[in-house]
Amino acid sequence: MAQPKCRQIADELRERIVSGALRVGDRLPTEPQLQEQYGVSRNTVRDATALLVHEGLVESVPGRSGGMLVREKVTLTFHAHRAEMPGPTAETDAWRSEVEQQGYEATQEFRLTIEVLPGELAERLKVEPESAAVLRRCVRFVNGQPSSVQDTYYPMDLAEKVPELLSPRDIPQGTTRLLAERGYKQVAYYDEYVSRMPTPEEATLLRLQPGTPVLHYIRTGYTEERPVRVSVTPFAGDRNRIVSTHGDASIIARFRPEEEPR
Amino acid sequence: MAQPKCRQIADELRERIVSGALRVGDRLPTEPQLQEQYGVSRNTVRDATALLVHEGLVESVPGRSGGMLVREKVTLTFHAHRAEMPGPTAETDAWRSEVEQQGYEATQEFRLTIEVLPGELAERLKVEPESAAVLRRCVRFVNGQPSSVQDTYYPMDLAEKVPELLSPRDIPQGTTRLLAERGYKQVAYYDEYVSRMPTPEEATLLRLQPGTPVLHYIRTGYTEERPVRVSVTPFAGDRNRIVSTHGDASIIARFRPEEEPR
DNA sequence: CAGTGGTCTAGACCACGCG
DNA sequence: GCGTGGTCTAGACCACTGG
Repeated sequence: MAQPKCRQIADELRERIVSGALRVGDRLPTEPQLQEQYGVSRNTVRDATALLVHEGLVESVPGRSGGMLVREKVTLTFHAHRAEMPGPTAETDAWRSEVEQQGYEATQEFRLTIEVLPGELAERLKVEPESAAVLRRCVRFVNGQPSSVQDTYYPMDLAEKVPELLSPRDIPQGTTRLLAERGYKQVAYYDEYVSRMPTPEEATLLRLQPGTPVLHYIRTGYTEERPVRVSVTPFAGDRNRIVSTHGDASIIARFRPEEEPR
Repeated sequence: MAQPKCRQIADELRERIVSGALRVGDRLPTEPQLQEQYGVSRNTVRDATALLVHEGLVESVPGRSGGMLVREKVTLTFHAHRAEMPGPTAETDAWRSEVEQQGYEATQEFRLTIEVLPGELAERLKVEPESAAVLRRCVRFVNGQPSSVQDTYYPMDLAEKVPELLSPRDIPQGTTRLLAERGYKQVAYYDEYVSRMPTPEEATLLRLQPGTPVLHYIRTGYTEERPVRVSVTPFAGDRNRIVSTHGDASIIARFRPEEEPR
């Protein structure tokens, strides 16, 4: 068998989706229908649809009127260069206003904990491995659906100098601005982007369908003197896009006016 | 059953991997061993390992001395802000020198075609949908393994003014520099990052294991006057990381000296 | 209720690749 | 050869959810 049956079936269904014969929200044929149509066993049909699910093209909805649905591709755009850069809006509000500007509803859940800093992150902050850090976690929802989790770690010594960092509530003006007011103005950012499959925790937190990767975004912020914080943000890959610009922003604005805030 | 058997098995195996009991390159127990150990059927064992494969933790190697292996996590770092920015090195050489600096071997395959521009990209270049464009494709290999595919599209009218763009060979000084010499100096970039599962073509081209997402990177380059090119680069998610910086680069260099080129 | 997909079993044959 | 995983079959029971 040059091509396994499950792949042939998947290929035909995929073709129907990308060609537009099946549109977003449409139901694929049910498993019994596909068994009949291709003359294969149920498991083979399931192997085929599993391929499409893991490609992120299709999602399964349980129940009587459920089935395998062609998946929606929403994309919320997150502007890396805009967030937290000097400007009129505070950082958390920056995210909120981005979302609302794009016509969605934004909500957040905040939590503060003290954590032992994983080695990977200690290295970015240039502190001892295993040292303590303040973790400010913000789970961000778009239209009630979890969209990303921003975990920001501050070295413990910084939290002693800026005790508001230990406030277990969202800081209205944004922590970046607060730090700037306290003499810790961030003037450089180191951004990393990775695409990977979610850990089970991430899958739960972001309510990810099987076959959905995360876009992992790590930002390290520096003052003139030192790194002061590292933010680790897994974005649900199927619902987010990160945008960043370099060079003369006014040119971008000319050709992408929709990108301008406000 | 609160927790399906296949997940319990996957959880235990995952735990052994993340805890370090199983290291990169180690073999998981074979299917018969797991059947025996957990008292389940072979399909259940396979459902369990399939979960790990789709999480990107494990890969299967066929043959007598194959099996399910804990997967290696290489990460090549690609510096978005460095590539193509004014500097001494040309753009393709920039990639090559990045790879070699990180201790790997770099090879590339180049191909030129004329394509009908997909609507998505036509929009970025501000040309009519369905218009023709020059596609310069570069498949990039690290240690002989495909790592990313850079597809760069130039509007046809630009190719008429800069006919070297139609050269079916790699352009030694780099197309960005060539364009600059011809009066099309790019002064602004619009970068987009998306994480998603590969299309079958991408999976083939990048030889992706099941469960490997791609990090999709799209850069639109602008002169003072207009967008002149759009590069679409799917990176194999398991082998790449993209880095970008904002603000005062000298501060980054102080804390991450390894990041400095040369 | 009836029909959807989710999980599981117990078999079978095959392609691969090391020894 | 022979053990690895890859594919497939034909059954079974279950959880979920709209009508």
